[in-house]
Amino acid sequence: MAKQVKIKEIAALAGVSAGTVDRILHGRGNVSAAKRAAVEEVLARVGYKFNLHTSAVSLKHGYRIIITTPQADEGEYWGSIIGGIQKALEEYSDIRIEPDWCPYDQFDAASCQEVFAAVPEQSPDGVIIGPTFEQETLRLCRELDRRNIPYVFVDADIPDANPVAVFAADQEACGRLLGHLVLPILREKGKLAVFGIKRKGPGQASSSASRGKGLDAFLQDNGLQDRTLSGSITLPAGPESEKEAAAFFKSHPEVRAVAVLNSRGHLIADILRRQGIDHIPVISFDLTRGNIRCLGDGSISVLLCQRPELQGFSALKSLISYLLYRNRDVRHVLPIDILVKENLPYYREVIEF
Amino acid sequence: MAKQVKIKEIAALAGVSAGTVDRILHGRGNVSAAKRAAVEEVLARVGYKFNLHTSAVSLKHGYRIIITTPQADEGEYWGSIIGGIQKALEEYSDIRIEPDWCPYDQFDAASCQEVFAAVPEQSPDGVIIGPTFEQETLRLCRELDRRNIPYVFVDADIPDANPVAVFAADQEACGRLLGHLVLPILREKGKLAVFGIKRKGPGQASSSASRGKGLDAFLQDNGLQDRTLSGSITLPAGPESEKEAAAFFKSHPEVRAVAVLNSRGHLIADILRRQGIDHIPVISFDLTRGNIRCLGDGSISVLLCQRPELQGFSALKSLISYLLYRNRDVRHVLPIDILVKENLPYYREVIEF
DNA sequence: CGTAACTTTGTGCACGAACACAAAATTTTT
DNA sequence: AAAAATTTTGTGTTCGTGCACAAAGTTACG
Repeated sequence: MAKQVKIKEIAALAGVSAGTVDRILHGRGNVSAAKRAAVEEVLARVGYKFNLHTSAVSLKHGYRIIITTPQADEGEYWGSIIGGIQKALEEYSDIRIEPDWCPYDQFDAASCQEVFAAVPEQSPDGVIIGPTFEQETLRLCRELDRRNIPYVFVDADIPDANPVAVFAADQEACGRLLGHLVLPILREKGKLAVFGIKRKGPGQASSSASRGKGLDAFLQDNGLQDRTLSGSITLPAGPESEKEAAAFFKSHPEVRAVAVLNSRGHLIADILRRQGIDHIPVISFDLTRGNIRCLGDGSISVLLCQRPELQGFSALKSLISYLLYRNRDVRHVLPIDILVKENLPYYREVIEF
Repeated sequence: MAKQVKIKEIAALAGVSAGTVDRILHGRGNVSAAKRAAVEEVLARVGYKFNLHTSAVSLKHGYRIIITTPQADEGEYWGSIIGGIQKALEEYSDIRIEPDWCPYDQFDAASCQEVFAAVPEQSPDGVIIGPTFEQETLRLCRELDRRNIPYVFVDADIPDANPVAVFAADQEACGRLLGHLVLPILREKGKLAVFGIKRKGPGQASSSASRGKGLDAFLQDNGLQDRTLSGSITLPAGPESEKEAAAFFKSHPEVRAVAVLNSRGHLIADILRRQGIDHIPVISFDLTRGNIRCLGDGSISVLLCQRPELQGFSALKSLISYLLYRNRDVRHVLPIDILVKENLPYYREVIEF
């Protein structure tokens, strides 16, 4: 345990006052080159480390943070991300943070554009972005860059943006992992029905598209290309989609497994159960309420999850760290958890720090 | 965001001074019944919540904490637990904590007894215990209880002890999960070779024994009892063990999968590879250096892991929380992660908060 | 050269909780 | 009933950091 050096000691070592050190640490300017050099030399030498918590005590003003993600419902994927953010808000409740939630419709680019346009106008101190539409997000980021407002991505990364931090899983790796899991089944014979690939529309960054890409690549590597069948159902789920699915499985008896590349595996699983088809394993994504139920009753056999609470928690933590100390936190790739019936219960009580 | 109530406000509401509130919150005594009642009424009403970090600023003395676990080597299971504790020490470096590491030999009850006997003698402020020997641990706990020294368990729970918190995975569930994973293979035909069950010696709480129990129960539930074969090799691994294993697999060609119930799966995997046997999947436990290598090169197909860093991290955090605020943190059952080649890389960069 | 305007630097108080110590209230002893 | 001892209560200082403000130093300009 190296003894922590305090600001006063640094000031003494550099022959300046604590105020000057403070100005340098926070980039408040108005410091002569000579003293800056002296202090920075000492700083580098002793390896000064801020303490997030003690600073917070004396922090006068609060921070206004905008969180803009797709509409988040409890028990759904985005709801978990928001949950993680709220946990972090609680943990760091000594820092006065005023969160402002700005949800947009993830299926409507116009809604996204509208919401995003309003974000910089409020000139917040920081933004957490759950990106869905690449172009719209990029436009927002440009504007935030221009105004020097820091932002963090959750769930997905957007190329050419300059976020303070990113917390997301590798979606292509998710696809490869899915491939790995169905490999023993496909090796024998039969086909894999793949649901939920969104055609990557103009400027839309779809995680299910990336998953599909990873899956295809994996199957190709294992000489199992052209062993997939693309299925789809109409949303919202109703008698219509039920009929579609029934027809699909009737006309494709060679299907030995089903992959649902988004979090709507429970819809397919329910349809399959109602159709009396219970021998085809279903793999899907995310620990949502519906999927939890299906994993528990066996109608979904595997869920791949990407720690949404952790994403949200870390995102806010990173943003705070930047606001206080200008720490950039690079890109973090979160683990992909494999959940089956036997280990499901222990993922419910998620412990964050 | 409910506004946080401060001690001064509580004092004002109850018509006393801040000092009195402080005395009640910390149980320092010397408070009249009348004022105590008044303050506690207010306390309950406004739901005062300590803030770990702000208190730490003004904390005068440090805490001496003993960490006693099996000998921990980096890259091994117990090393990860210690790593988590160190991370927490860093995160809470504003609280002056003096850790004292007291490792014992996990294969030698006498060593454990000796080390444990010395622990209470040092009258530490708190203890983190990695229990292996049930009787020895229980004796230590009794003594700590008598002296009012709080303790936390990592890795395993011990019945009849009164820890402030427990962070461990459900080992029987691990066994059931393992059963679930080999089920498709066993369903067809063949047998499962099980390595690493320690006969539960007198007073020894062995996690591999619990895993074996869970595995047997699961197989029984699925009508696959008597489909396991018990194997063993001499430790430390050498030419001797190599010969044993070779003989074992030669005489049991019906083996279709191998389960290693402790973290030494890499030993078996290496032997199998050297023997030219590469069609039998190996499942083992824990993200150790050797196992990481084997999972990467495919000689181990699945690893089950129980978040050792998180255990260590949480353990210290809980202990701090108790020392400062007398918060008990009950029992936490951590998730069991399923790792295969495709999601392995993302578990290396573990993010704790 | 003198003064205004600006830049640089230091000082001091605030934050919220812990704890030492002094003051006040109560109980015990003489 | 007064003095002493003890318990109860309040006040003030401390921790490390942020930030406002004042003091000192520097530059600009008539």
